[in-house]
Amino acid sequence: MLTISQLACYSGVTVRAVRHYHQIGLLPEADRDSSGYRTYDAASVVRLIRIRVLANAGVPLARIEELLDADADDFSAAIDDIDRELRADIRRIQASRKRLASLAAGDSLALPPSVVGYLDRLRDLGVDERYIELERDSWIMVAAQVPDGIDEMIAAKHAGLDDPDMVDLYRLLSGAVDWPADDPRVVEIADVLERLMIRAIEDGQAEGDGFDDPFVDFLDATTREAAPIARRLLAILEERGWRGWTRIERKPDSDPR
Amino acid sequence: MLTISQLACYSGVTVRAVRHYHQIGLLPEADRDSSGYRTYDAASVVRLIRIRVLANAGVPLARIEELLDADADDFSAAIDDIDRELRADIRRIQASRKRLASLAAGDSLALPPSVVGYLDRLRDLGVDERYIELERDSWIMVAAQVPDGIDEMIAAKHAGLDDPDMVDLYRLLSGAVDWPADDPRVVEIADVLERLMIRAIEDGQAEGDGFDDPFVDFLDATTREAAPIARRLLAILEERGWRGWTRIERKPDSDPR
DNA sequence: CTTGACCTTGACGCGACGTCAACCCCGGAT
DNA sequence: ATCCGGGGTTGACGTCGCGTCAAGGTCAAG
Repeated sequence: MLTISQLACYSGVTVRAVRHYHQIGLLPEADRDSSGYRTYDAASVVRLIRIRVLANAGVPLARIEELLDADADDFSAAIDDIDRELRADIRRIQASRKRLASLAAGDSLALPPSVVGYLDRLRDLGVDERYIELERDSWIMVAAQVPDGIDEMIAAKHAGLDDPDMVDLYRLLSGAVDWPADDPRVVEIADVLERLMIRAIEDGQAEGDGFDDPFVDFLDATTREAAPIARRLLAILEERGWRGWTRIERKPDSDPR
Repeated sequence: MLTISQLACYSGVTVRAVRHYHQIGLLPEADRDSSGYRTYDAASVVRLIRIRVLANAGVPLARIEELLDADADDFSAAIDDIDRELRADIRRIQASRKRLASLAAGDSLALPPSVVGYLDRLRDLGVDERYIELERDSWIMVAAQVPDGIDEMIAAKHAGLDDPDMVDLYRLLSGAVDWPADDPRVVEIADVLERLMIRAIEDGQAEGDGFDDPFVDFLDATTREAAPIARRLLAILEERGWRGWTRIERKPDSDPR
Protein backbone atom coordinates (compact mmCIF):
# COMPACT_ATOMS: atom_id res chain seq x y z
CA MET A 1 0.00 0.00 0.00
CA LEU A 2 1.17 3.46 -0.86
CA THR A 3 0.98 6.82 0.83
CA ILE A 4 -0.12 9.83 -1.11
CA SER A 5 3.42 11.02 -1.75
CA GLN A 6 4.45 7.63 -3.08
CA LEU A 7 1.43 7.59 -5.34
CA ALA A 8 2.32 11.06 -6.54
CA CYS A 9 5.92 10.09 -7.13
CA TYR A 10 5.12 6.95 -9.11
CA SER A 11 2.53 8.83 -11.16
CA GLY A 12 4.59 11.91 -11.81
CA VAL A 13 2.23 14.41 -10.21
CA THR A 14 2.36 16.54 -7.09
CA VAL A 15 0.67 15.59 -3.84
CA ARG A 16 -1.42 18.73 -4.11
CA ALA A 17 -2.66 17.66 -7.52
CA VAL A 18 -3.75 14.29 -6.17
CA ARG A 19 -5.77 15.96 -3.44
CA HIS A 20 -7.21 18.30 -6.01
CA TYR A 21 -8.33 15.38 -8.15
CA HIS A 22 -9.99 13.88 -5.09
CA GLN A 23 -11.73 17.16 -4.46
CA ILE A 24 -13.22 17.42 -7.92
CA GLY A 25 -14.12 13.75 -7.96
CA LEU A 26 -11.74 12.79 -10.74
CA LEU A 27 -9.96 10.32 -8.46
CA PRO A 28 -12.31 8.55 -6.02
CA GLU A 29 -11.59 9.22 -2.35
CA ALA A 30 -9.09 6.64 -1.15
CA ASP A 31 -9.38 4.36 1.86
CA ARG A 32 -7.76 5.56 5.07
CA ASP A 33 -5.45 3.73 7.45
CA SER A 34 -5.85 3.81 11.22
CA SER A 35 -4.40 7.31 11.51
CA GLY A 36 -6.38 8.86 8.71
CA TYR A 37 -3.71 8.61 6.02
CA ARG A 38 -4.96 7.85 2.52
CA THR A 39 -3.79 4.50 1.15
CA TYR A 40 -3.41 3.63 -2.50
CA ASP A 41 -2.67 0.64 -4.67
CA ALA A 42 -1.39 -0.04 -8.16
CA ALA A 43 -4.79 0.59 -9.73
CA SER A 44 -4.69 4.13 -8.34
CA VAL A 45 -1.27 4.66 -9.84
CA VAL A 46 -2.44 3.48 -13.25
CA ARG A 47 -5.55 5.62 -13.16
CA LEU A 48 -3.58 8.64 -12.06
CA ILE A 49 -0.99 8.13 -14.80
CA ARG A 50 -3.78 8.03 -17.36
CA ILE A 51 -5.23 11.21 -15.94
CA ARG A 52 -1.85 12.88 -16.27
CA VAL A 53 -1.42 11.71 -19.84
CA LEU A 54 -4.73 13.27 -20.79
CA ALA A 55 -4.11 16.43 -18.78
CA ASN A 56 -0.69 16.87 -20.37
CA ALA A 57 -2.37 16.56 -23.72
CA GLY A 58 -4.41 19.63 -22.88
CA VAL A 59 -7.62 17.88 -21.90
CA PRO A 60 -9.49 19.95 -19.28
CA LEU A 61 -9.82 18.03 -16.01
CA ALA A 62 -13.59 18.26 -16.23
CA ARG A 63 -13.57 16.23 -19.44
CA ILE A 64 -11.03 13.59 -18.44
CA GLU A 65 -13.45 11.34 -16.61
CA GLU A 66 -15.67 10.86 -19.63
CA LEU A 67 -12.60 10.04 -21.71
CA LEU A 68 -11.24 7.44 -19.30
CA ASP A 69 -14.06 5.06 -19.98
CA ALA A 70 -15.19 6.06 -23.44
CA ASP A 71 -15.26 3.70 -26.38
CA ALA A 72 -13.01 4.36 -29.35
CA ASP A 73 -15.55 6.44 -31.28
CA ASP A 74 -16.56 8.74 -28.44
CA PHE A 75 -12.92 8.99 -27.52
CA SER A 76 -11.69 10.18 -30.86
CA ALA A 77 -14.67 12.49 -31.25
CA ALA A 78 -13.84 14.08 -27.92
CA ILE A 79 -10.19 14.31 -28.91
CA ASP A 80 -11.15 16.12 -32.09
CA ASP A 81 -13.28 18.48 -30.08
CA ILE A 82 -10.49 19.28 -27.65
CA ASP A 83 -8.00 19.73 -30.44
CA ARG A 84 -10.33 22.26 -32.00
CA GLU A 85 -10.30 24.21 -28.79
CA LEU A 86 -6.54 24.08 -28.57
CA ARG A 87 -6.29 25.36 -32.13
CA ALA A 88 -8.68 28.16 -31.23
CA ASP A 89 -6.47 29.06 -28.28
CA ILE A 90 -3.47 29.21 -30.57
CA ARG A 91 -5.31 31.39 -33.06
CA ARG A 92 -6.31 33.78 -30.29
CA ILE A 93 -2.74 34.11 -29.13
CA GLN A 94 -1.50 34.55 -32.66
CA ALA A 95 -4.02 37.33 -33.19
CA SER A 96 -2.62 38.94 -30.06
CA ARG A 97 0.88 38.59 -31.41
CA LYS A 98 -0.12 40.32 -34.63
CA ARG A 99 -1.59 43.24 -32.76
CA LEU A 100 1.48 43.30 -30.58
CA ALA A 101 3.72 43.42 -33.63
CA SER A 102 1.77 46.32 -35.09
CA LEU A 103 2.23 48.14 -31.81
CA ALA A 104 5.96 47.55 -31.93
CA ALA A 105 5.95 48.78 -35.52
CA GLY A 106 4.92 52.18 -34.29
CA ASP A 107 1.15 52.34 -34.14
CA SER A 108 1.04 55.13 -31.67
CA LEU A 109 -0.90 53.19 -29.06
CA ALA A 110 -4.37 53.02 -30.58
CA LEU A 111 -3.90 54.97 -33.79
CA PRO A 112 -4.12 53.36 -37.21
CA PRO A 113 -1.31 54.35 -39.60
CA SER A 114 -3.55 56.56 -41.71
CA VAL A 115 -4.18 58.85 -38.74
CA VAL A 116 -0.51 58.90 -37.85
CA GLY A 117 0.18 60.02 -41.40
CA TYR A 118 -2.39 62.75 -41.19
CA LEU A 119 -1.01 64.06 -37.92
CA ASP A 120 2.48 64.05 -39.43
CA ARG A 121 1.17 66.18 -42.24
CA LEU A 122 -0.23 68.65 -39.74
CA ARG A 123 3.14 68.72 -38.06
CA ASP A 124 4.72 69.55 -41.43
CA LEU A 125 2.30 72.42 -41.78
CA GLY A 126 3.71 73.83 -38.59
CA VAL A 127 0.77 73.03 -36.37
CA ASP A 128 1.61 73.24 -32.69
CA GLU A 129 2.30 69.94 -30.97
CA ARG A 130 -0.25 70.68 -28.27
CA TYR A 131 -2.99 71.15 -30.81
CA ILE A 132 -1.94 67.96 -32.55
CA GLU A 133 -2.30 66.09 -29.27
CA LEU A 134 -5.86 67.34 -29.01
CA GLU A 135 -6.62 66.13 -32.51
CA ARG A 136 -4.86 62.85 -31.82
CA ASP A 137 -7.01 62.13 -28.79
CA SER A 138 -10.13 62.84 -30.78
CA TRP A 139 -8.98 60.54 -33.54
CA ILE A 140 -8.26 57.83 -30.99
CA MET A 141 -11.85 58.02 -29.83
CA VAL A 142 -13.19 58.17 -33.37
CA ALA A 143 -11.07 55.23 -34.47
CA ALA A 144 -12.37 53.21 -31.53
CA GLN A 145 -15.92 54.11 -32.44
CA VAL A 146 -15.83 53.43 -36.18
CA PRO A 147 -12.68 51.41 -36.84
CA ASP A 148 -13.76 50.55 -40.38
CA GLY A 149 -14.56 54.08 -41.47
CA ILE A 150 -11.44 55.75 -40.17
CA ASP A 151 -9.27 55.45 -43.27
CA GLU A 152 -11.97 56.94 -45.44
CA MET A 153 -12.44 59.81 -43.05
CA ILE A 154 -8.74 60.51 -43.01
CA ALA A 155 -8.65 60.47 -46.79
CA ALA A 156 -11.38 63.12 -46.78
CA LYS A 157 -9.37 65.20 -44.32
CA HIS A 158 -6.31 64.97 -46.55
CA ALA A 159 -8.42 66.20 -49.45
CA GLY A 160 -9.67 69.02 -47.29
CA LEU A 161 -6.11 70.27 -46.85
CA ASP A 162 -6.02 71.11 -50.57
CA ASP A 163 -8.17 74.09 -49.65
CA PRO A 164 -5.90 76.97 -48.52
CA ASP A 165 -8.62 78.04 -46.11
CA MET A 166 -8.21 74.74 -44.31
CA VAL A 167 -4.48 75.24 -43.96
CA ASP A 168 -5.23 78.71 -42.73
CA LEU A 169 -7.68 77.36 -40.23
CA TYR A 170 -5.14 74.95 -38.80
CA ARG A 171 -2.56 77.73 -38.51
CA LEU A 172 -5.05 79.83 -36.59
CA LEU A 173 -6.23 77.03 -34.35
CA SER A 174 -2.67 75.98 -33.65
CA GLY A 175 -1.94 79.33 -32.10
CA ALA A 176 -5.33 79.70 -30.47
CA VAL A 177 -4.87 77.02 -27.82
CA ASP A 178 -3.19 79.67 -25.68
CA TRP A 179 -5.58 82.53 -26.30
CA PRO A 180 -7.66 83.81 -23.40
CA ALA A 181 -11.35 83.07 -23.64
CA ASP A 182 -12.20 86.59 -24.74
CA ASP A 183 -9.57 87.07 -27.42
CA PRO A 184 -11.20 89.04 -30.25
CA ARG A 185 -9.29 87.18 -32.95
CA VAL A 186 -11.70 84.32 -32.49
CA VAL A 187 -13.96 86.02 -35.02
CA GLU A 188 -11.32 85.51 -37.65
CA ILE A 189 -11.32 81.79 -36.98
CA ALA A 190 -15.09 81.71 -37.13
CA ASP A 191 -15.05 83.42 -40.53
CA VAL A 192 -12.59 80.95 -42.05
CA LEU A 193 -14.40 78.06 -40.50
CA GLU A 194 -17.75 79.21 -41.76
CA ARG A 195 -16.45 79.56 -45.31
CA LEU A 196 -15.13 76.02 -45.11
CA MET A 197 -18.38 74.69 -43.76
CA ILE A 198 -20.45 76.35 -46.44
CA ARG A 199 -18.20 74.92 -49.11
CA ALA A 200 -18.33 71.50 -47.50
CA ILE A 201 -22.10 71.53 -47.59
CA GLU A 202 -22.12 72.72 -51.20
CA ASP A 203 -19.76 69.89 -52.14
CA GLY A 204 -21.94 67.42 -50.31
CA GLN A 205 -19.16 66.51 -47.88
CA ALA A 206 -21.35 66.91 -44.84
CA GLU A 207 -23.02 63.56 -45.18
CA GLY A 208 -23.57 60.82 -42.64
CA ASP A 209 -20.48 60.27 -40.58
CA GLY A 210 -21.60 57.02 -38.98
CA PHE A 211 -21.61 58.50 -35.48
CA ASP A 212 -24.66 58.52 -33.29
CA ASP A 213 -25.80 61.80 -31.79
CA PRO A 214 -24.63 61.30 -28.19
CA PHE A 215 -21.14 60.57 -29.43
CA VAL A 216 -21.13 63.76 -31.51
CA ASP A 217 -22.35 65.72 -28.53
CA PHE A 218 -19.61 64.19 -26.43
CA LEU A 219 -16.91 65.15 -28.91
CA ASP A 220 -18.30 68.68 -29.08
CA ALA A 221 -18.27 68.92 -25.30
CA THR A 222 -14.73 67.63 -25.24
CA THR A 223 -13.75 70.29 -27.74
CA ARG A 224 -15.29 72.96 -25.57
CA GLU A 225 -13.17 71.79 -22.66
CA ALA A 226 -10.01 71.57 -24.70
CA ALA A 227 -9.06 75.25 -24.77
CA PRO A 228 -10.36 78.48 -23.29
CA ILE A 229 -11.21 79.92 -26.67
CA ALA A 230 -13.16 76.91 -27.88
CA ARG A 231 -16.37 77.69 -26.03
CA ARG A 232 -16.50 81.20 -27.51
CA LEU A 233 -15.79 79.94 -30.99
CA LEU A 234 -18.61 77.45 -30.87
CA ALA A 235 -20.94 80.05 -29.40
CA ILE A 236 -20.24 82.44 -32.26
CA LEU A 237 -20.90 79.71 -34.80
CA GLU A 238 -24.11 78.88 -33.03
CA GLU A 239 -25.20 82.52 -33.29
CA ARG A 240 -24.61 82.25 -36.99
CA GLY A 241 -26.84 79.19 -37.28
CA TRP A 242 -24.35 76.33 -37.03
CA ARG A 243 -24.77 73.50 -34.67
CA GLY A 244 -21.46 72.06 -33.53
CA TRP A 245 -17.94 71.26 -34.46
CA THR A 246 -17.63 67.58 -34.93
CA ARG A 247 -20.45 67.37 -37.41
CA ILE A 248 -21.09 70.07 -39.99
CA GLU A 249 -24.75 70.88 -39.57
CA ARG A 250 -27.03 73.92 -39.66
CA LYS A 251 -29.54 74.49 -36.94
CA PRO A 252 -33.01 73.55 -38.27
CA ASP A 253 -34.47 77.04 -37.69
CA SER A 254 -31.65 79.06 -39.17
CA ASP A 255 -32.17 81.07 -42.31
CA PRO A 256 -30.22 79.77 -45.28
CA ARG A 257 -28.81 83.29 -45.78
CA MET B 1 -19.19 64.33 -18.40
CA LEU B 2 -19.79 60.65 -18.90
CA THR B 3 -21.25 57.88 -16.79
CA ILE B 4 -19.43 54.60 -16.47
CA SER B 5 -21.56 52.89 -19.09
CA GLN B 6 -20.94 55.68 -21.58
CA LEU B 7 -17.25 55.50 -20.91
CA ALA B 8 -17.39 51.76 -21.42
CA CYS B 9 -19.35 52.12 -24.63
CA TYR B 10 -17.01 54.70 -26.16
CA SER B 11 -13.98 52.66 -25.16
CA GLY B 12 -15.28 49.30 -26.26
CA VAL B 13 -15.06 47.58 -22.90
CA THR B 14 -17.59 46.33 -20.40
CA VAL B 15 -18.65 48.27 -17.33
CA ARG B 16 -17.36 45.44 -15.19
CA ALA B 17 -13.96 45.71 -16.80
CA VAL B 18 -13.80 49.43 -16.03
CA ARG B 19 -14.54 48.78 -12.39
CA HIS B 20 -11.96 46.00 -12.40
CA TYR B 21 -9.32 48.38 -13.73
CA HIS B 22 -10.22 50.80 -10.96
CA GLN B 23 -9.84 48.03 -8.45
CA ILE B 24 -6.37 47.03 -9.57
CA GLY B 25 -5.30 50.64 -9.91
CA LEU B 26 -4.84 50.60 -13.66
CA LEU B 27 -7.43 53.32 -14.09
CA PRO B 28 -7.37 55.93 -11.29
CA GLU B 29 -10.56 56.16 -9.25
CA ALA B 30 -12.87 58.66 -10.93
CA ASP B 31 -14.56 61.66 -9.35
CA ARG B 32 -18.09 61.17 -8.11
CA ASP B 33 -21.18 63.28 -8.66
CA SER B 34 -23.60 64.22 -5.89
CA SER B 35 -25.19 60.80 -5.85
CA GLY B 36 -22.00 58.80 -5.88
CA TYR B 37 -21.90 58.05 -9.60
CA ARG B 38 -18.47 58.01 -11.18
CA THR B 39 -17.93 60.73 -13.79
CA TYR B 40 -15.47 60.56 -16.66
CA ASP B 41 -14.09 62.79 -19.37
CA ALA B 42 -12.41 62.38 -22.72
CA ALA B 43 -9.02 61.77 -21.14
CA SER B 44 -10.48 58.72 -19.39
CA VAL B 45 -11.81 57.43 -22.68
CA VAL B 46 -8.43 57.81 -24.35
CA ARG B 47 -6.59 56.13 -21.51
CA LEU B 48 -9.08 53.29 -21.44
CA ILE B 49 -8.85 52.77 -25.19
CA ARG B 50 -5.08 52.55 -24.87
CA ILE B 51 -5.44 50.03 -22.10
CA ARG B 52 -7.72 47.94 -24.31
CA VAL B 53 -5.33 48.09 -27.23
CA LEU B 54 -2.55 46.73 -25.08
CA ALA B 55 -4.77 44.15 -23.39
CA ASN B 56 -6.04 42.92 -26.75
CA ALA B 57 -2.44 42.53 -27.82
CA GLY B 58 -1.97 40.04 -25.00
CA VAL B 59 -0.27 42.35 -22.53
CA PRO B 60 -1.08 41.27 -18.96
CA LEU B 61 -2.98 43.99 -17.10
CA ALA B 62 -0.26 44.13 -14.49
CA ARG B 63 2.27 45.24 -17.11
CA ILE B 64 0.09 47.74 -18.96
CA GLU B 65 0.70 50.64 -16.63
CA GLU B 66 4.44 50.57 -17.13
CA LEU B 67 3.90 50.49 -20.87
CA LEU B 68 1.52 53.44 -20.97
CA ASP B 69 4.22 55.87 -20.02
CA ALA B 70 7.36 54.16 -21.17
CA ASP B 71 9.78 55.66 -23.66
CA ALA B 72 10.28 53.97 -27.01
CA ASP B 73 13.18 51.76 -25.90
CA ASP B 74 11.59 50.43 -22.74
CA PHE B 75 8.40 50.01 -24.67
CA SER B 76 9.82 47.86 -27.43
CA ALA B 77 11.89 45.88 -24.94
CA ALA B 78 8.75 45.13 -22.96
CA ILE B 79 6.91 44.23 -26.16
CA ASP B 80 9.65 41.78 -27.07
CA ASP B 81 9.41 40.28 -23.63
CA ILE B 82 5.67 39.83 -23.85
CA ASP B 83 5.91 38.39 -27.32
CA ARG B 84 8.35 35.81 -26.01
CA GLU B 85 5.81 34.76 -23.44
CA LEU B 86 3.08 34.52 -26.03
CA ARG B 87 5.31 32.35 -28.19
CA ALA B 88 6.02 30.17 -25.18
CA ASP B 89 2.27 29.81 -24.61
CA ILE B 90 1.83 28.74 -28.20
CA ARG B 91 4.63 26.21 -27.93
CA ARG B 92 3.06 24.74 -24.81
CA ILE B 93 -0.27 24.34 -26.53
CA GLN B 94 1.36 22.86 -29.59
CA ALA B 95 3.15 20.33 -27.41
CA SER B 96 -0.22 19.45 -25.96
CA ARG B 97 -1.62 19.04 -29.45
CA LYS B 98 1.17 16.65 -30.36
CA ARG B 99 0.50 14.51 -27.33
CA LEU B 100 -3.18 14.67 -28.13
CA ALA B 101 -2.54 13.52 -31.68
CA SER B 102 -0.48 10.57 -30.48
CA LEU B 103 -3.37 9.62 -28.21
CA ALA B 104 -5.77 9.75 -31.11
CA ALA B 105 -3.34 7.63 -33.11
CA GLY B 106 -3.90 4.79 -30.68
CA ASP B 107 -1.42 5.12 -27.84
CA SER B 108 -3.42 3.09 -25.46
CA LEU B 109 -3.74 5.88 -22.88
CA ALA B 110 -0.24 6.01 -21.42
CA LEU B 111 1.51 3.25 -23.32
CA PRO B 112 4.30 3.92 -25.79
CA PRO B 113 3.98 2.03 -29.08
CA SER B 114 6.79 -0.38 -28.29
CA VAL B 115 4.85 -1.73 -25.33
CA VAL B 116 1.66 -1.96 -27.36
CA GLY B 117 3.62 -4.04 -29.88
CA TYR B 118 4.93 -6.32 -27.18
CA LEU B 119 1.48 -6.88 -25.71
CA ASP B 120 0.18 -7.64 -29.20
CA ARG B 121 2.85 -10.30 -29.54
CA LEU B 122 1.73 -11.84 -26.26
CA ARG B 123 -1.80 -11.87 -27.59
CA ASP B 124 -0.57 -13.70 -30.68
CA LEU B 125 1.04 -16.28 -28.43
CA GLY B 126 -2.39 -16.96 -27.03
CA VAL B 127 -1.87 -15.30 -23.68
CA ASP B 128 -5.12 -14.65 -21.84
CA GLU B 129 -6.47 -11.10 -22.10
CA ARG B 130 -6.73 -10.82 -18.33
CA TYR B 131 -3.08 -11.61 -17.87
CA ILE B 132 -2.20 -9.12 -20.57
CA GLU B 133 -4.07 -6.45 -18.68
CA LEU B 134 -1.97 -7.17 -15.64
CA GLU B 135 1.21 -6.82 -17.66
CA ARG B 136 -0.13 -3.71 -19.33
CA ASP B 137 -0.74 -1.98 -16.02
CA SER B 138 2.76 -2.82 -14.88
CA TRP B 139 4.21 -1.45 -18.08
CA ILE B 140 2.18 1.73 -17.65
CA MET B 141 3.80 2.25 -14.28
CA VAL B 142 7.24 1.33 -15.57
CA ALA B 143 6.92 3.64 -18.56
CA ALA B 144 5.91 6.48 -16.27
CA GLN B 145 8.91 5.78 -14.06
CA VAL B 146 11.62 5.46 -16.72
CA PRO B 147 10.14 6.88 -19.94
CA ASP B 148 13.53 6.90 -21.66
CA GLY B 149 14.45 3.34 -20.87
CA ILE B 150 11.20 1.71 -21.84
CA ASP B 151 11.97 0.94 -25.48
CA GLU B 152 15.22 -0.74 -24.55
CA MET B 153 13.49 -2.82 -21.91
CA ILE B 154 10.85 -3.90 -24.38
CA ALA B 155 13.51 -4.86 -26.90
CA ALA B 156 15.08 -7.09 -24.24
CA LYS B 157 11.70 -8.68 -23.54
CA HIS B 158 11.23 -9.37 -27.24
CA ALA B 159 14.62 -11.07 -27.28
CA GLY B 160 13.60 -13.06 -24.24
CA LEU B 161 10.72 -14.57 -26.19
CA ASP B 162 13.22 -16.35 -28.44
CA ASP B 163 13.70 -18.71 -25.55
CA PRO B 164 11.01 -21.43 -25.69
CA ASP B 165 11.02 -21.54 -21.91
CA MET B 166 9.82 -17.96 -21.90
CA VAL B 167 6.94 -18.77 -24.22
CA ASP B 168 6.18 -21.69 -22.02
CA LEU B 169 6.21 -19.48 -18.96
CA TYR B 170 3.72 -17.08 -20.49
CA ARG B 171 1.42 -19.97 -21.43
CA LEU B 172 1.51 -21.22 -17.88
CA LEU B 173 1.02 -17.81 -16.30
CA SER B 174 -1.80 -17.02 -18.67
CA GLY B 175 -3.83 -19.91 -17.34
CA ALA B 176 -2.69 -19.46 -13.77
CA VAL B 177 -4.61 -16.26 -13.07
CA ASP B 178 -7.60 -18.41 -12.20
CA TRP B 179 -5.86 -21.06 -10.16
CA PRO B 180 -6.66 -21.26 -6.47
CA ALA B 181 -3.88 -20.21 -4.13
CA ASP B 182 -2.89 -23.79 -3.33
CA ASP B 183 -2.81 -25.25 -6.83
CA PRO B 184 0.11 -27.67 -6.95
CA ARG B 185 0.97 -26.81 -10.58
CA VAL B 186 2.60 -23.66 -9.28
CA VAL B 187 5.79 -25.70 -8.84
CA GLU B 188 5.94 -26.23 -12.57
CA ILE B 189 5.88 -22.47 -13.10
CA ALA B 190 8.58 -22.00 -10.50
CA ASP B 191 10.78 -24.52 -12.28
CA VAL B 192 10.49 -22.83 -15.67
CA LEU B 193 10.95 -19.43 -14.13
CA GLU B 194 14.01 -20.51 -12.23
CA ARG B 195 15.65 -21.91 -15.37
CA LEU B 196 15.00 -18.61 -17.10
CA MET B 197 16.41 -16.61 -14.22
CA ILE B 198 19.56 -18.65 -14.05
CA ARG B 199 20.11 -18.24 -17.76
CA ALA B 200 19.42 -14.52 -17.51
CA ILE B 201 22.06 -14.17 -14.86
CA GLU B 202 24.56 -16.25 -16.86
CA ASP B 203 23.94 -14.04 -19.90
CA GLY B 204 24.39 -10.93 -17.79
CA GLN B 205 20.84 -9.77 -18.45
CA ALA B 206 20.09 -9.11 -14.84
CA GLU B 207 21.84 -5.80 -14.72
CA GLY B 208 20.74 -2.46 -13.43
CA ASP B 209 17.20 -1.73 -14.47
CA GLY B 210 17.16 1.93 -13.47
CA PHE B 211 14.52 1.42 -10.80
CA ASP B 212 15.04 2.30 -7.22
CA ASP B 213 14.38 -0.31 -4.57
CA PRO B 214 11.07 0.96 -3.21
CA PHE B 215 9.63 0.95 -6.71
CA VAL B 216 10.74 -2.64 -7.25
CA ASP B 217 9.22 -3.62 -3.91
CA PHE B 218 6.00 -1.92 -4.92
CA LEU B 219 5.83 -3.79 -8.22
CA ASP B 220 6.49 -7.05 -6.41
CA ALA B 221 3.74 -6.29 -3.91
CA THR B 222 1.40 -5.45 -6.76
CA THR B 223 2.21 -8.74 -8.40
CA ARG B 224 1.42 -10.61 -5.18
CA GLU B 225 -2.01 -8.96 -5.12
CA ALA B 226 -2.69 -9.62 -8.77
CA ALA B 227 -3.71 -13.29 -8.56
CA PRO B 228 -4.28 -15.86 -5.82
CA ILE B 229 -1.42 -18.00 -7.01
CA ALA B 230 1.13 -15.23 -7.17
CA ARG B 231 1.92 -15.10 -3.49
CA ARG B 232 2.67 -18.83 -3.41
CA LEU B 233 4.84 -18.63 -6.50
CA LEU B 234 6.98 -15.88 -5.05
CA ALA B 235 7.19 -17.73 -1.74
CA ILE B 236 8.51 -20.82 -3.47
CA LEU B 237 11.11 -18.82 -5.34
CA GLU B 238 12.14 -17.18 -2.11
CA GLU B 239 12.68 -20.62 -0.55
CA ARG B 240 14.96 -21.37 -3.43
CA GLY B 241 17.03 -18.27 -2.80
CA TRP B 242 15.47 -15.74 -5.19
CA ARG B 243 14.38 -12.37 -4.10
CA GLY B 244 11.45 -11.08 -6.13
CA TRP B 245 9.81 -10.96 -9.46
CA THR B 246 10.36 -7.58 -10.95
CA ARG B 247 14.11 -7.71 -10.58
CA ILE B 248 16.08 -10.90 -11.07
CA GLU B 249 18.18 -11.15 -7.94
CA ARG B 250 19.47 -13.79 -5.56
CA LYS B 251 19.17 -13.34 -1.87
CA PRO B 252 22.58 -12.39 -0.46
CA ASP B 253 22.78 -15.40 1.90
CA SER B 254 21.66 -18.04 -0.57
CA ASP B 255 24.07 -20.73 -1.68
CA PRO B 256 25.00 -20.54 -5.35
CA ARG B 257 23.97 -24.19 -5.67
C1' DC C 1 12.38 13.01 24.02
C1' DT C 2 13.30 15.46 20.21
C1' DT C 3 13.77 15.98 15.43
C1' DG C 4 12.42 15.98 10.83
C1' DA C 5 9.70 14.16 7.41
C1' DC C 6 5.52 12.72 6.53
C1' DC C 7 0.20 13.18 6.83
C1' DT C 8 -4.41 15.85 7.62
C1' DT C 9 -7.96 19.83 6.65
C1' DG C 10 -8.78 24.56 5.46
C1' DA C 11 -7.91 28.63 3.31
C1' DC C 12 -6.12 32.23 0.11
C1' DG C 13 -3.97 33.43 -4.36
C1' DC C 14 -3.41 33.68 -9.32
C1' DG C 15 -5.91 36.52 -14.12
C1' DA C 16 -9.44 38.98 -16.03
C1' DC C 17 -13.23 39.63 -15.49
C1' DG C 18 -18.84 37.43 -15.64
C1' DT C 19 -22.58 37.13 -12.92
C1' DC C 20 -25.55 37.45 -9.24
C1' DA C 21 -27.46 40.03 -5.01
C1' DA C 22 -29.14 43.81 -2.63
C1' DC C 23 -29.72 48.36 -2.64
C1' DC C 24 -29.78 53.58 -4.33
C1' DC C 25 -31.15 57.20 -7.86
C1' DC C 26 -33.58 59.33 -11.49
C1' DG C 27 -37.04 60.51 -15.04
C1' DG C 28 -41.44 59.49 -17.00
C1' DA C 29 -46.15 57.34 -16.95
C1' DT C 30 -50.08 56.25 -14.17
C1' DA D 1 -47.97 59.92 -4.83
C1' DT D 2 -46.65 55.92 -6.71
C1' DC D 3 -44.72 52.73 -9.65
C1' DC D 4 -41.64 51.15 -13.18
C1' DG D 5 -37.62 50.56 -15.85
C1' DG D 6 -33.11 51.49 -16.53
C1' DG D 7 -29.26 53.58 -14.82
C1' DG D 8 -25.77 53.53 -10.76
C1' DT D 9 -23.30 51.52 -6.17
C1' DT D 10 -20.59 47.88 -3.32
C1' DG D 11 -19.70 43.09 -2.19
C1' DA D 12 -18.97 38.53 -3.06
C1' DC D 13 -18.56 34.14 -5.50
C1' DG D 14 -17.12 31.41 -9.72
C1' DT D 15 -13.90 30.26 -13.37
C1' DC D 16 -9.12 26.58 -13.87
C1' DG D 17 -5.51 23.92 -11.92
C1' DC D 18 -3.35 23.73 -8.79
C1' DG D 19 0.87 26.39 -5.45
C1' DT D 20 1.53 27.74 -1.05
C1' DC D 21 0.91 28.65 3.65
C1' DA D 22 -1.09 27.62 8.36
C1' DA D 23 -1.87 24.77 12.16
C1' DG D 24 -1.90 20.71 13.68
C1' DG D 25 -1.47 15.01 14.10
C1' DT D 26 1.69 10.73 13.02
C1' DC D 27 5.67 8.11 12.50
C1' DA D 28 10.46 6.18 12.32
C1' DA D 29 14.96 7.21 13.80
C1' DG D 30 18.65 9.13 16.75
